[in-house]
Amino acid sequence: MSTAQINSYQAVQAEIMKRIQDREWPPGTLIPGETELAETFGCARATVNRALRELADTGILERKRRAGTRVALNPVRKAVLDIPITRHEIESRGATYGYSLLERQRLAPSPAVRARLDLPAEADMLHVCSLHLADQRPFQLEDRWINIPAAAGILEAPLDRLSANEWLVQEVPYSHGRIHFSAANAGPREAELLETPEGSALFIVERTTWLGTQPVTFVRMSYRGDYSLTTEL
Amino acid sequence: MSTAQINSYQAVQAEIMKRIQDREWPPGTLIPGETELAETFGCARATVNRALRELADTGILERKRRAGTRVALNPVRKAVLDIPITRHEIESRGATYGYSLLERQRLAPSPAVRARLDLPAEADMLHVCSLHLADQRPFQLEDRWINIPAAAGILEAPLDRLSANEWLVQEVPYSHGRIHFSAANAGPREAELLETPEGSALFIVERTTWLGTQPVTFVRMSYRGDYSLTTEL
DNA sequence: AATTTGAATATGTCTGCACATATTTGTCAA
DNA sequence: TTGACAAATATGTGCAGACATATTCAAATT
Repeated sequence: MSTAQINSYQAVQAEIMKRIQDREWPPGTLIPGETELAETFGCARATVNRALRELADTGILERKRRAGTRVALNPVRKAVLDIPITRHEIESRGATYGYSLLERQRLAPSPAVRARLDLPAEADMLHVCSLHLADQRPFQLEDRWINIPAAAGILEAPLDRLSANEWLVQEVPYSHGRIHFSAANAGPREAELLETPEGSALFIVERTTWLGTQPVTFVRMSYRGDYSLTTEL
Repeated sequence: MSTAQINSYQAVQAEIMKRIQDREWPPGTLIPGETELAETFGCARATVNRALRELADTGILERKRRAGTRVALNPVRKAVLDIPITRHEIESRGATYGYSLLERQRLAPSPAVRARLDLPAEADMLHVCSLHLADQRPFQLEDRWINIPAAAGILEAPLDRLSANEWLVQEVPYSHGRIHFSAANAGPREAELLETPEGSALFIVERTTWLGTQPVTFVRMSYRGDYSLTTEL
């Protein structure tokens, strides 16, 4: 059986996936080398390389130099999660966005925040709490700490009109960050603000970002229990 | 100022990131074309292309043919989430893995499951409930529905020893899937099994997978409230 | 003024080649 | 048997050149 001319990396990917799904190459199989595949598909090795590299990125294949490429035995599939600005998330659901600033205070970090950001007790920070609304209903409660020296201009930002989320994204770059997803029971304050019964389950997203070694911001975003984050894989 | 010879795509990425972080290229900036960058960096266009393409994949840049490449104004950053097998997740935390099968029953799908998988009421499914333990303590409650025609051999699988999770990953390929993350309050049964108070917040992951148009499985995984999912960006 | 058409252009991708690098495997010596 | 070292090899990456394709912009037409 000879394979028809396959000359795009997507076509190569599709063919590889087909062979895996048909169990022609079951998990653990060592598949032919790039050179050989390029020959059988009638395309350049670079094309095969890109196809295989991307499949390896998603966790479907495992590649090692000299050892070759094999179908992942215990695939650690990688899902790509979009992290949009809250306003965009709300608008993309077809709802009208609302925002209200609840608190804005310059103060020293709480111990929990200090530990997360690895900052001294006397750090100069801005604590901002705000509520994001979708169609006038509470959608997300945002509790944010901003490292003032790392976010020049934040003290002048019009946080009563624009969420810190949006201001930071446009004004303060970051090099890397970490996100934690978890669940928690609503406390009295959260319950009231999110208009949900006290004790009801909230979906929690905590994000910390740095610019180099300098922490920029830590934010805890609480969503009502009916929220759900979705991704494809 | 002339840039030193930059001749690896990672070096190009680093240089681009540096210029963005230094606000030399603030959000919204239209950056030079690939040809020009290749010239200034003293490398091939293909190298610049790969660097820019990957940065666009993570949401830092936005590219459009003919229009050029610009620094994302409202970056929808993309975080890559690892989806490991539960056993591996537990073991990678340094805990010993335990597993117990709670229920295994061949029956027609519940309405909720039927709606999710778009299956007829008389579909032939296997319902499996099991508990994953970390160091003898409940870690995850797995409630799974398997579409028997799509998972040949599942009826013979030794689900008392091996979790359906692991068996499926090795035996039944899938082409795509969807994951939902949310939070929910523990019901009486969940609370008892997870050894957590009734009503406490649980972290919920629901995953559906297909092979082509045929649904393969739907799982609802409940984690105790102290669980947290982490990703870097 | 509005619409269609067409040229210009930046990215998208493929090719064929070369060399780099990690890792395995085999060989030889202690 | 064990350990050190060298060759073999599959992937990783770079380069120059070419053509494909989407999109913009401007000119020509209605």
